[in-house]
Order: sequence, then C-alpha cells, then structure tokens
Amino acid sequence: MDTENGTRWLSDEEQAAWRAHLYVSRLLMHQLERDLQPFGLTNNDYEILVNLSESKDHRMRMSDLATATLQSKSRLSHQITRMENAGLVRRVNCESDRRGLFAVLTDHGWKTMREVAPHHVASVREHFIDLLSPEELKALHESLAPVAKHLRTTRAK
Amino acid sequence: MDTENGTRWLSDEEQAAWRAHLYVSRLLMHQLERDLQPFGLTNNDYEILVNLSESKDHRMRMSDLATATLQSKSRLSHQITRMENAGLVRRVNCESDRRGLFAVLTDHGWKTMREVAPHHVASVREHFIDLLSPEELKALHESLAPVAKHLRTTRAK
DNA sequence: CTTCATTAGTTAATCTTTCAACTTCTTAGG
DNA sequence: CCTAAGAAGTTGAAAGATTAACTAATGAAG
Repeated sequence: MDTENGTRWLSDEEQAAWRAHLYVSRLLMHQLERDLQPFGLTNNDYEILVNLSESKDHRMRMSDLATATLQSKSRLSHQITRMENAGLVRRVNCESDRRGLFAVLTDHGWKTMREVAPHHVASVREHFIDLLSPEELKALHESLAPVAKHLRTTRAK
Repeated sequence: MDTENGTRWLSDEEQAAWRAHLYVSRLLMHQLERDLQPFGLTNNDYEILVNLSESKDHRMRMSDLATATLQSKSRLSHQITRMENAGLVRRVNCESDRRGLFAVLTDHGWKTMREVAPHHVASVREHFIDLLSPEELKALHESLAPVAKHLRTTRAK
C-alpha cells in the first residue's frame, strides 16, 4: 500500500469513495439551496429557522446558535442582522446576563418555517433519503458516526 | 409514515442519518481547509492544482476546469486570477479557438502540488478514510453512486 | 471591594462569491 | 459570404464570509 517517499496514497477504491463523498456533498448542498430559492431563503437561513423552531420559546442565545450551526460569532451576527431585516427573527436582550442576546423567531419567521419545511423535506427526500434503502441509510449513519465524533473532538478550534 | 397535511416527514433514523451527513461534510471540509492553511492554500486552490496536475501538459481549458470543479465561469475566472498572482498558474491562449484560454500549472504550482499532496492525503486519511473499514468504505461508495448520478443529471443548471 | 482574565457580542476592513452585463470569437443557415 | 445565435471568458458591483480589533459585562482571586 505504501509507496516511494513513505506516503500512503489512496487506493483506487479509497480514491473513488472519497471523491464520491466530495461530489455528493457539494452538489447536494447546491441542489437544496436551489430548491429553497423560490421561498427567498438560503440554506443558512433555513438552518437557523430549524434551530430556533426546535428551541424552547423559539429562542436561542447567539453563542449557542453559533455553536449549533458551526458558524463563527461574527458570521452569525451578520447573518442574524440580515434575517432581522427580512423580518424572520429579532434580537432580544438577556435579563440574566446583560452581555447576552437571544435570537427569537418572529411570527413571520415561524409562519415561514411552517410553510417551507414540507418543501424542504421533500427536497431532502428526492435528492438523498429516498435514493437509499433503509439498510443503506442505517449503514451510512453508522459509518459516519465515528467520523462525526472524531471531527467534533478534533476541532479544538 | 405519512402525517397531517400529507408531508412525508423524516423518521428518526432518516433524520439522524441526514444530519450526520450534513455535519460530517461541513466539518470535514473545514478540517481539510485548516490542514492546508500552513501551506498557504485553500481547498479551492488545491482542487484546481489536482485537476491541472492530472491533465495532459498540466493544462485545462477554463470551461472544462469550471465544469470539473463545479464552479461558475465567473468564480473560476476570479479564482485563477488569484492563483496567477500567487504564481501557481498562468493563462495561455488557445490556438485552435481564439476565444479560449488554458489555465496552466507553473513550475512553482507543480512543485507546490508535489510538496503538499502527501500532507493532504494524510489529512484525508486521518479525518475520513482511516476511520472507516474497507467494507464500510465500499458500502458508502456504492450507496452514494446513485445519488451522485441523480444529482449529475438533475442539475440542468 | 478591586483587579484582571474571560466571555458575549459587534464592527470595520478585507477577501471571496455571486449576479448581470459585456466583448470577442465561432458556427450553423440561408 | 453574411448574419444571427451561441459559446468562451472577463469584469464591476453587490452580497456574503473571514479576520482582527474592539466594547461591555461577568466572575474568580486576592
């Protein structure tokens, strides 16, 4: 398996699997983005709506939201500003920690979420879930779990 | 499986698998980017170097390169300009079609590629390939192949 | 209490990506 | 040939992302 200078290059099968993963994840994101476009949302917008929708009182602290969505504080701050301008979300001060802010879903944000979610799920099904058998999906999940764990711990960031 | 308004929501297992995929692909790209950083390259830079390195005469037409890397012509044009400024690549006119341009690897680009590739492969192994058994990898690849095919045909773009 | 390191979040500057308009060249039809 | 449609690529402006510097509040240690 090893070669010349000691590098363990990828075998053909490894290479092919790796490139398939790259290809699928890129194109998939692209396709989901396209399917959200008619609703005036980006993947980023949608992810934030999901997180807030699933949170108690439809609100999250900026930091927690940044962590949950794997974004930097700065990026999230800009993102929330945009979504605030779009009326999807608003900032609310935190009583217990006066440095802190909540991002809170507005009525319009919640309504948008309820309206768009079915289309988004359909999109995820069409371009991913329904193309795999339940067994394949389970295997995929189980294979990915250790990778996820590794990456989670690796990013001391 | 179906519910209320006729939407086929994701089952718990589907949801978990889907989110694992999202999580892994995002964090993985991030990690690879970080590992390339010491060499002054981005994932984008690297991908272009790979494509040119594997091409005859280390050159590709701009359009083909854009297609191969799934980027818009415009984005590629900017990208190549930056890489040209970094001395990794240069533009060369095409004889047979005078609208056309080749992106060509410079000596420095080729040298950079040879130097960085082993580290990048190590990175891909550490954060992905070596975390999966050969069987898992094969299964993953086989599961993803139809998805890739679907996405390729779907994007009339 | 006071000090100081840390945490929460924003902001300005810079870099990258996207979008639409544009130029130049090729090619298919008449 | 001549013309019009399409392809190859670039460009400038606008939107989004990143980086580093900054403000303000918290909280632990003396």
